[in-house]
Amino acid sequence: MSRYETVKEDELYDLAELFKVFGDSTRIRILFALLEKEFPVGDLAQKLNMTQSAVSHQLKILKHSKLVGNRREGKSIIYFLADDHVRTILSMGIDHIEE
Amino acid sequence: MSRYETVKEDELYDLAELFKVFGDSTRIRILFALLEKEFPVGDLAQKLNMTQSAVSHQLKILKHSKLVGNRREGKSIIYFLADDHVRTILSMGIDHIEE
DNA sequence: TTAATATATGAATAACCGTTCATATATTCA
DNA sequence: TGAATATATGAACGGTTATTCATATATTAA
Repeated sequence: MSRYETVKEDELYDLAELFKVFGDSTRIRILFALLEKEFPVGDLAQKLNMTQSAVSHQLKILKHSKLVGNRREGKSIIYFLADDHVRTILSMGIDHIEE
Repeated sequence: MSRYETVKEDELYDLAELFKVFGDSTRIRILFALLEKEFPVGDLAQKLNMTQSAVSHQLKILKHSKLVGNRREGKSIIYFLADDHVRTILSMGIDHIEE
């Protein structure tokens, strides 16, 4: 648990940027898919019924925010959740909307 | 802690909407101000160096998402954080950007 | 009731952002 | 090397949204 009393003004902008990444239904759906298991881009697109391009653009944003990682396997690139932080943040959000 | 395995597709949109509210630096700054103590609108505007109107518009959004509450005290309306959920979500976010 | 103070709100503008489309890059296999 | 497959990327379009400005509403004090 952070001591939010010591958070600096600068960090608040980073924090808003982070939440902004979670604040899109496409990215949330991608994250929830990856909660189940890792996926190559094409499978994600099919599972979410979206174009490969749209998914790829969003994965780039998620990667940049370090919410997902990836690795190449042959022709495919496999995406996965970066760490348990992501799971925790998602869970806190769900707690709020479900209460 | 939620069991995110059981989250339905519908809820994901609500979840994205929730995070979208956190994903704006003005609203984050308001929430952090309220983390310290409750404030009337005018004091918030002064503290954040923003117009009263801009703050009021954002407070409306925060209220609608049940992240803040308010009460009237004479001519002023005092805003405060709704509950500890908000604190937890903010903390999780800080943990992520600080690591 | 009238003036002053505090807050809310609607309309308009400007900036931001997600998707689409076309195309580029990278890997594998023949 | 060339074709096929998988993914990435840049530009453009359309929709969303935060701020500003003007004004409305609500409360208090005279």
